[in-house]
Amino acid sequence: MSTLKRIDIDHLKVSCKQCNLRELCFPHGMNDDELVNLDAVVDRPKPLRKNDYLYHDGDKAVAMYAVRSGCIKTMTESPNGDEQIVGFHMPGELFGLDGFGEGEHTCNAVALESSSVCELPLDKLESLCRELPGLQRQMRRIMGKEVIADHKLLLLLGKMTAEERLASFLLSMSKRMQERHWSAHEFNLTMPRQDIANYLGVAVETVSRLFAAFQNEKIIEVESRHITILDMDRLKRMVGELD
Amino acid sequence: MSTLKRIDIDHLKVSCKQCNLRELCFPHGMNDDELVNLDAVVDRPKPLRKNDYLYHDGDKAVAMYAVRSGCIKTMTESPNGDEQIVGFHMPGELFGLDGFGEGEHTCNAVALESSSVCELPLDKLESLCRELPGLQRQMRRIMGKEVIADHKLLLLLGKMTAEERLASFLLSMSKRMQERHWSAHEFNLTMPRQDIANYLGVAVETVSRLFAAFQNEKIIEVESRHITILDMDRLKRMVGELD
DNA sequence: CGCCGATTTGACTCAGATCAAGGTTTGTGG
DNA sequence: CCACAAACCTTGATCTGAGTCAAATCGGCG
Repeated sequence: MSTLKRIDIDHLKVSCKQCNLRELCFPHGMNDDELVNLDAVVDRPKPLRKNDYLYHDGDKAVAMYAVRSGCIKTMTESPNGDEQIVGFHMPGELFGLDGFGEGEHTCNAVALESSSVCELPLDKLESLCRELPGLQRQMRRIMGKEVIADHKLLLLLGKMTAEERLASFLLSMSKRMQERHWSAHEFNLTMPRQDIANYLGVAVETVSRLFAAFQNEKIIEVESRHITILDMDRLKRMVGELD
Repeated sequence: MSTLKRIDIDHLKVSCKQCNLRELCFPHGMNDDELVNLDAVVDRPKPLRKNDYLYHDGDKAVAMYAVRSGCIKTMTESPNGDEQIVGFHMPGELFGLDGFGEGEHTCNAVALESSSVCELPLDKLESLCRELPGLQRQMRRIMGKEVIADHKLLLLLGKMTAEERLASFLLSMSKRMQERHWSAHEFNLTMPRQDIANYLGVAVETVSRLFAAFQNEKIIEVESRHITILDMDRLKRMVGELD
């Protein structure tokens, strides 16, 4: 089975030093020496299949994580059972910081497709941070960015119309594609409409209708999960980034 | 003017070691030696008056902050001008972590009333973390908690009805009052209705109507900003914390 | 006391939810 | 390779929670 083989190759490959995601990931801003040290403690567990959980709400936090390939969603659960997706994590992005609070995760992490991650074990993190100033600095940066991302989503959920939310989502996707040296104008969404809707705090039907409306307006082209952005400026104007 | 005098006394007082907020604040879990070291680098700038900004969106991040007295709100701004309040910070609570991301704050911090803060300068934080393992651990805890708090608010904004939002807000206030050894059942809100509404992602009128409705139902008693909780369990049931 | 901002209350409206139904894609076992 | 079930997605019709608009009323302060 060719899928399985590809995953196994993924699994075996590259140190941080050779990883082409290194500037987006833990290693950002570190020198070669620091990279070797970092590499020594990073685990590469076996890949996740679609819908596999990496951790559950309530699990002991043992590591923080970076996406190597695929896409991971994280979601919180409310006491009365509904869920809010708080992030879609693309290759090079870090997650699992919620576990730092009380030593237990307070959200779930699930693979949206076949995905692999790198683990930085928490028990080694403390001493490593003492030895590698670069890592300590990077840890602060990572956390700060997480907070900024959360604030951006709070603004979206608290103040934006459904239309603005979807525009904002598409722009965010596009930007992150570009950072990974893929096309900013054409990409595949890895998540179902339901997940987009949940993330944006609207109903699935609303997402579906808005995709149709954007397509009518020649802002984007939609073919199931394949998105082509035809009028980036129009999207930016929708969220106030341009006038 | 007696107000001014009280503020000045506030300003001069107590090292971390003597501060009765220490278990909620930076010092949590540190030993006496660590406390002395911590104390040496903590600044106590002059107090803020109501509506003073501690920092603005875009300011260089020079420190992280703890509330000593009063109440500080933090809010993000969208490109098109509207604001989302992302936190109300009570004595002993920490804020300003958004500045760690890119070295610049991405939100505003404003005093809701006369307030004083402690500052932990970022340039001293790095070396201090290397020397004090307790502080490094606490930093991670603080950040984790911030992420958890943000996720809780995301769930509120994404999935809850207006009624559930207000119930959740009142319970959160009550809990934090209790942590500070004040009454969990009777307290003053420091923020105007407008700020509560903004924070909860609803209109002011909705907040006003819900306060009236809760009062009618004998769940709380409202007298302008003075709140008495009469039926805590009812509030908990509303947010699914009890059944 | 008089003013201005904060809060409340009522009447009306609407963006987006819900309900319902049909179409399409994906995966699976025979 | 096909048949069939299960997800997933779209579209239309209707409903409603909360927003908006407008108008008192309250409350604190100079």
